[in-house]
Amino acid sequence: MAGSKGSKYFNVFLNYKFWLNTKTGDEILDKSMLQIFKDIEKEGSIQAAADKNNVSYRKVWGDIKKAEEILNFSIVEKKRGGKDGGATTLTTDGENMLSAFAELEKEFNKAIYKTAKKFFHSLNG
Amino acid sequence: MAGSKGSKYFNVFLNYKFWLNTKTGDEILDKSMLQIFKDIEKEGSIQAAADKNNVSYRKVWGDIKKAEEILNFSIVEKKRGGKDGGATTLTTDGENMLSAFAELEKEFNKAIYKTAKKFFHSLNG
DNA sequence: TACCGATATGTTTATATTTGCATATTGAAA
DNA sequence: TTTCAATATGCAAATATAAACATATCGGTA
Repeated sequence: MAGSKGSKYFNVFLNYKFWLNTKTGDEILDKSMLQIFKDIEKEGSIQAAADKNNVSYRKVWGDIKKAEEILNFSIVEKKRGGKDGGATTLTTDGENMLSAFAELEKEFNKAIYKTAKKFFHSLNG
Repeated sequence: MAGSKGSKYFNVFLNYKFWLNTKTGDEILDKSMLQIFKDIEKEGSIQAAADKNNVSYRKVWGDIKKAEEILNFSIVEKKRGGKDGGATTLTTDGENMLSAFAELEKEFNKAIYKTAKKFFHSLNG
């Protein structure tokens, strides 16, 4: 398996990514966006979540906007003004989708682990 | 499931990709590279395979070079000169890795199909 | 030995993504 | 009513990635 000694493949790892996208290929939700949304939930703001993940507020804001336009429902509820300048929380729809996606991620990890193990095993004898 | 009516998610599809990469994130082999290698095998040249896949020879050549450097073995054997200008074939090591990767792809597809089905089911009731 | 087409590779150009910047808006609290 | 920090958004600058271009090399075969 990757990382083990005595193999041609020891310096190689299997990686994967999955995401929701539209017919036209526009990406809506992937693992990193899931993390962003989780952080929005935890931090209460897009700004904080963006900082935490080292991406620009501009990008996150745009990504969310696009996703919501395509999905045709709100993932987050954003408020402006107030003492803290504003805040963002997840909607129920958003929460549902995200928890389903998180569940999917777990399933994927399991499936991937098994097949990857087999893959490296078949290569390395 | 994606594509069905009566769902908030009807216009969204689940997609995925997987690949071999190094610790530092350099990508070595993914589905599209697998296709390139298959075409190299079939066509007998990098040039032809690149054309067939609408990517530049320059890129494919560079990708192969990088992959081989990282993997530390040759995936292809390249010849220059001669009547046809040259030719490229897969090495045994290359063939082995590629068939293992192709097998992996099949396994993935199965696993993914099952989990994806469950995902959309859980979303759309 | 001249020719042809593929390999080999540096360099430049084009395209796509992100970031960064600027500026406006908002509204609770001091 | 001034303040503050987050949201909202257009636009320019910076990065990353790939394509295009330009040559050089190579070696069977005509």
